[in-house]
Amino acid sequence: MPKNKKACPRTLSGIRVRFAPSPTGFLHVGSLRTALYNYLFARQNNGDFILRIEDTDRTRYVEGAVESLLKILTTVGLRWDEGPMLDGKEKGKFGPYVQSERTKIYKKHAEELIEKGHAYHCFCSADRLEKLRETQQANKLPTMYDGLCRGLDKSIIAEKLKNNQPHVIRLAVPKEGSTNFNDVVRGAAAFENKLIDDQVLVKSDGFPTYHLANVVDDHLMEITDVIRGDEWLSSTPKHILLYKAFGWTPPRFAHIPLLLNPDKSKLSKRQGDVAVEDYLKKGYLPEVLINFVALLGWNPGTEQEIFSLPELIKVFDITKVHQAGAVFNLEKLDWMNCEYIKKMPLNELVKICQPFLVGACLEVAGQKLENIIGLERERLKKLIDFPAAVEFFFKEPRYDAKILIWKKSDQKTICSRLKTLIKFYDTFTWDWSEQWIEQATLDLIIKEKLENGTTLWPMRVALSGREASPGPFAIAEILGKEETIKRLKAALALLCGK
RNA sequence: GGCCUCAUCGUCUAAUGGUUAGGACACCAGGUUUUCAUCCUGGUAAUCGGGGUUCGAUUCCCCGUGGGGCUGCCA
Repeated sequence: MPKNKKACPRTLSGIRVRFAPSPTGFLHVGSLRTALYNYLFARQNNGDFILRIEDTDRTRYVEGAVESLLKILTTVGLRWDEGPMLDGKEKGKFGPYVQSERTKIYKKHAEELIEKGHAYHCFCSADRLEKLRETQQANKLPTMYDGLCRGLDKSIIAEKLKNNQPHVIRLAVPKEGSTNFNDVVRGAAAFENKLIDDQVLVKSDGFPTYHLANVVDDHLMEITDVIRGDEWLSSTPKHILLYKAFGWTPPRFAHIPLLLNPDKSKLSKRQGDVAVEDYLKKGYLPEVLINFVALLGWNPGTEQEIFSLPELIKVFDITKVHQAGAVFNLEKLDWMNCEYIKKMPLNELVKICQPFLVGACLEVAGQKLENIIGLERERLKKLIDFPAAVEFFFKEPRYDAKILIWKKSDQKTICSRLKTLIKFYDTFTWDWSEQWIEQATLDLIIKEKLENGTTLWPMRVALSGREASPGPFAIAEILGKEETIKRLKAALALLCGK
C-alpha cells in the first residue's frame, strides 16, 4: 500500500466509468481486465459503464474489430449501459460513442484552446522533429518539442494556414511548476511541468490524438473515474493540464498494473496468445477468463479463488489493486478452467462442448454423449481437448499392439486373458451395465485366479486404444456388448494374430 | 539518454514493527486406482543488496541493484 493513498472516494450514485478500446484487431486479455475492473466498479456503485470506441488512428483501423469486440464483451457477461450496441444502434444520450464520428467536437475544442492561448499551431516537419530528438538524446537531454512554433506571430500563422501548410495543434504546457494528482492505486504522483512535452492534440490529418479526444469525451460524457492501464500513468499530467486549460474538473484516476509475459515484459503476442478470442476458441470458459483475470493484481484478502461475476461485484475493491505487474500464468488458468469443468452441471458442460465436437465431426447428441463427457471431464483442461479424448467412443481405435501388454506380463498371458474375456462376454446374460459388468468380471477374475492387472489393463486398452483412459467397465457399457466384444477380438487378432 | 514507477517461494499472492513468513498453481514423494485423471496425505521453495531509525525491520526512511512503463502527428 502506498502511503498517501487516497481514501476510497466512493459515492453511492453518479459514478460513471468507461472502457475505451481501439479497434485495432483483437481484444487483449489485459484490456479484458481493464474492462472488468471498470465494470465491477460501476456495478458495485450502481453507476454506469460506458463503452466508447477510440478509432482516431485511421491507419491502424481493422475492419470488423468493433463487432468482434462487442461480441466478446457480451460473451463474457460485461454488459455496458451506453455506447454502440450489437444491433448496430447506439444507446445513451452522450453519443456518438465512436470517436471518428465526433471530429467536429474535437475541432471546436481545439480552437477554444487556441483562443485561450493554451494551444498553438505547429508547422514543424517530421524531419526536423526527428533530428531534434536525435540531438537531444545525444546530449542526454529529455526528448521533447523545443517550442519553435510556440511564439509564432499571428500574421505568419494566418498566412501559413491560408497556404494550406501542413500543421498540427500542440498543447502549450506551462514552463513552471508541477502537475500533481492522487491516483487511487498509485497514490500521490508529481511531474515537473518543464519535463512535460507540448503534446500534439490535433494531427495534420485533422483527427485528434488520444490525449485530446479522450479528455474531451471523458468530460462531455461525465466520466467520474478513469480506470486504465498503467501505461497511461506518465501521460496523465498532460491530461490534467488539458482539463485545467478547459477549466474542467478532472476525474479520479486509477492506473492498474500491467499484465506481463513470463519474462516480465508487457504481455505481448510474441510470447503466446493475448487475444481473448484465442482463449475462447480453445475452450477456456468465459467465466474462467473473468475469474482468472480479476485475480491478477487484486485479491479479496481471503483464501477464496473461485468467483462468479456477481460475487466479484460484491467483493472487488479498486483501492486494493496492486501496484506491481502480474505475469499471466497459463498453468494456473488451466487449473481454474479444470475446476469449472469438473464442477459445472453435466448437461451444461455437454452443451458448451457441442461446438467443439461438431467441429471434429463426432456424433453429437443424446444420453450417450452425456455419459461420455461425464467420463472424460476430470481428465481435461479445456474444451478443445474433448474431441481427441472422446474420439474412440465413436471410432474404432488404432493403436500399437505392444500397449496391450500389462507391465511385465507377456504376450501369451495377455492373449489368454483376452480369449477368456471374449468367451465370457459372449455368454454374458446380466444387464449390460457398468455395475453388472464390473461385478461379474471381478468375480470371474477371482474364480479363474486371474489378476486385475493382466485382465483389466488389456481390456481397457482394447476398448479405448489408449494407455490413459476411463475404466474398462464404464467404456464397455457405453460401447455396448457387441462393440465391446468386437474390439476385444480386434485386440486379440492384433496381438496374437488370430 | 530523460521522466515515471515497481520489488515476499518459479508464478499468482497473504501477513506483521516481534509469526515456525500463510494460501493457491506448478513441482516432488506417498496413499487410493487395472492406467491416466480425480481424490487424500506429506514435502521442496520467498521477504533483491547495503545503510539508517528502532530493544527489535521482511514491514518505516535513504541509497544502490534489478525489472517495467512512457519518451510517436499509436492508443
